[in-house]
Amino acid sequence: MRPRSRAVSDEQKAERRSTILQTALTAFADTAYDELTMDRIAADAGLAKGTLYLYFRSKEEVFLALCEHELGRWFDDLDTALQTRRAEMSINGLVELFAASFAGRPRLLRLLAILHTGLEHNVPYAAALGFKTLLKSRTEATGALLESYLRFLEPGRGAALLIKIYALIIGFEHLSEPSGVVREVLSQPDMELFRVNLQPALLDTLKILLMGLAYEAKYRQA
Amino acid sequence: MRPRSRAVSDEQKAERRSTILQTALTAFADTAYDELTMDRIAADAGLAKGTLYLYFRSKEEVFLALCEHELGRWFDDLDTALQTRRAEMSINGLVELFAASFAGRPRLLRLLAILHTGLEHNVPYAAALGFKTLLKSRTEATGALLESYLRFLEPGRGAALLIKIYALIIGFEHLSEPSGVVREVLSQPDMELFRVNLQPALLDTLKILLMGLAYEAKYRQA
Amino acid sequence: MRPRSRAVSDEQKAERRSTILQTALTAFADTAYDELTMDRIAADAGLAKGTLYLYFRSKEEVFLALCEHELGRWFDDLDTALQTRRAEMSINGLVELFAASFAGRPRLLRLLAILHTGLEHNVPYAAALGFKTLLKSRTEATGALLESYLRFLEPGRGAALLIKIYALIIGFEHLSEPSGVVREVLSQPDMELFRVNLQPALLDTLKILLMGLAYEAKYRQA
Amino acid sequence: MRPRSRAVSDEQKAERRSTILQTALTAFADTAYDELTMDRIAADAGLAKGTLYLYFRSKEEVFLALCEHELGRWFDDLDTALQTRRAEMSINGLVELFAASFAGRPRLLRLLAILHTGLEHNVPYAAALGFKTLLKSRTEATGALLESYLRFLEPGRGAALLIKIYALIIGFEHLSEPSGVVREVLSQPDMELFRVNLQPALLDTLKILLMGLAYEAKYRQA
DNA sequence: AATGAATGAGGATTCATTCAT
DNA sequence: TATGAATGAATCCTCATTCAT
Repeated sequence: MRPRSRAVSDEQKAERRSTILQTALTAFADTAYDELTMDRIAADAGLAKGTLYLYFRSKEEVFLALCEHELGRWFDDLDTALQTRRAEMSINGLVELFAASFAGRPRLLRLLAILHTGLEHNVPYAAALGFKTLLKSRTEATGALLESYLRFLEPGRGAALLIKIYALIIGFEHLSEPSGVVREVLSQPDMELFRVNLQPALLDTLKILLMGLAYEAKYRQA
Repeated sequence: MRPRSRAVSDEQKAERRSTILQTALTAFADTAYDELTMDRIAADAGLAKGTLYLYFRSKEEVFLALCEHELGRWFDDLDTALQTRRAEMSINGLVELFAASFAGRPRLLRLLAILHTGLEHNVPYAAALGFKTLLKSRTEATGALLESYLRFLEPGRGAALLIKIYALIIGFEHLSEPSGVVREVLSQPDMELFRVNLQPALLDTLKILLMGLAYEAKYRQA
Repeated sequence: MRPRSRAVSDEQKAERRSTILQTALTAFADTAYDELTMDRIAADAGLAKGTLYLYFRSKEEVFLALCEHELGRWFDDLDTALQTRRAEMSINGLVELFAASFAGRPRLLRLLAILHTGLEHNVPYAAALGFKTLLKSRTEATGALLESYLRFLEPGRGAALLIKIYALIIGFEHLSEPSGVVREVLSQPDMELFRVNLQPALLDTLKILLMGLAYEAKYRQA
Repeated sequence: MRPRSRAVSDEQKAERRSTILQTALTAFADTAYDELTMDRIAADAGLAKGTLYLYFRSKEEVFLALCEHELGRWFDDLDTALQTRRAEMSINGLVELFAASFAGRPRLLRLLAILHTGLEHNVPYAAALGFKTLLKSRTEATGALLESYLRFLEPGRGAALLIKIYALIIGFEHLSEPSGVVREVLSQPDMELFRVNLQPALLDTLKILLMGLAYEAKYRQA
């Protein structure tokens, strides 16, 4: 292969990095993380495998960066949607807002589900620190926004709520993506109990959680 | 290696199977699933590798059986504890009851966290069906028990509650077990937000969930 | 499994041995030698695996005995057919006679094709000696018969002719049983050259061989 | 292991591929196909095992390529020898020509003997197709050459003759390479019948075959 | 004699990562 | 910077055979 034009300026380099991430995201749509090879990503991106390692130090770092990026977009959407609101929100309103933020982001939800078992291994300290630092600041910022719209949410509990939502995403994502034989088993009529539909399950539980928080607040006051 | 005494009777065979599971469980305590080899389990159990395959058809089947077994014991405890109660339970009472049931079962929680990504692959249909069938019947039975102690839980919602709890277990298990560098990162003072302690996090969220359900029931009546 | 009735008398033992061979032969009809396990044979025969080893010392010995048996029946047929003839035979007559002897014996031909690579390994000296001794006496006897019907076959050349026929069987058997992808490749229209039909190919070549021998004899006389 | 110098140009890569094949051929001289491991070939070639898989997709593909290569050289020799001739050839002349072509190629003959049972498995369709296509074109070309030198060979029968020769090679190769105990058995004085010497047996039968074809042609004319 | 539980050797293959060019 | 050839660790599973019961 003829070497691709060189990315010299920082801007060009950022663009190339971005290309790699976009390629990985696209490939991830139809291939599980474990089945997705660096070879495939390089080929899809029209780059040599070695080039990937100029921009990322490991496969995990690629997907961690991808996760970071997609999380960033998710927070952007969420923050924008929240800031559009004028006054206090109802629980239902918030749930709908979350519903909208999840829609069209199946790959983000899948990335979160493997984040702790797959992506946070084999990355340098700096990368992990960067990721967590960013995640923290955005979680806190959005958490604070939530607090301002939900009266029952005491100061500092917005971020904690988001952590709970992470857990729910991971959990329901696992439950909703059975693989191989299990899919077959679950297709039996009497296995309806285990047929989990990600979005409804997630949103239903989120709503209950919010109601619980509201109740708790009221209860505490009394 | 000198052949171990033969398991001839059904009882002896059940015992040997049990030995293998116990060995796997013990080894799993200090080694991640991926790092745990069939070689290791065989050696620990004082058996030849081939013998393992006489009792289980694959590594996954070993751990699926283990999961099944541990889940069974968990349900046993839970059912016993519930049946001991006379009358209606408070939310706090139930949370404590769950707390007691989780205590001393860190490996079950870890097994559940990898159940869907690791264990349900490479297993024959029959094994998967058996597992799910058992899990279903116990989930429904314990779900029904829950319904009888929690006034706000409508008929049929007990099992659904347990599904939510599975999701919470999986999610918080992932959040609470950072690995390698991430552990280091999270040990920084300002990373407190992400330092998740499994039991408290799980129980706290469970309590909120239960309150939400209670609130929802009251709300619906009104 | 309840132990099968014991074979005590020599006759009973011979019968059991025969059962095993018949079972192996039947199983061999639809399964390649390598894919055929001792487990399968034992199960099909309604015996325990260990019992097989009371009658044969190895898998190879089972199939060597099977080959011996089937060869015996083939020689029986051949000899009978030859002895029925009164006078000298034509080449075509002999070819037809061979054709009849091969018909209904696809498994014998397949056994011969793996005899040297598979069956003659891992057998005790005595078994190999017995097999070869029997094969020799029958080859020589039938060879002699052939000599008496084919004028052009000089004394001692009948057995040599049979050896050539063994070689042809092995060779064409290999050519006629492509496996997997190759079968696909050969199904292409332009690959007709390699589509070998065992019986016709074998008999055609045999006829030419006999003509060559006849020609050689005539030529030598002149 | 220190990485071997890199094969960058196509020429260098072809050379490395060639090195691997040569190494395999050399190792094959003293080790049976089944006993020959990829580990051994890699070590002998001074390469990492993974490197082998850069050039061939499986062990079978290595040996199929080897077979293709050796067959190519054999056809080259045969064609050259044939084209050197001016006029019609005698049967004896042709047999000698074949004798010369086989001499020094014991490994090709052994490869042919395992081609159908061993090498044509586990190979991608394209590889099998390529092999068969090449073999077909060379078989037809050399077949046509044979037709031009052997008056009695009707058009189109040259390739068919070569197919018969393949069968003979496979068959006699098997007969001539007894293994283990059988070799011992055959070393007994009275087992002379089964002591097959590859070259003489092959050439003798080939000669008879050619005479048969000649006879058949003459017979048909009359 | 019959059983069947236990043994354990044995090898191809993938793919993230490196580094010479 | 870009390339892509080279590396090599790492592990599951089968199945003929044995031998205690």
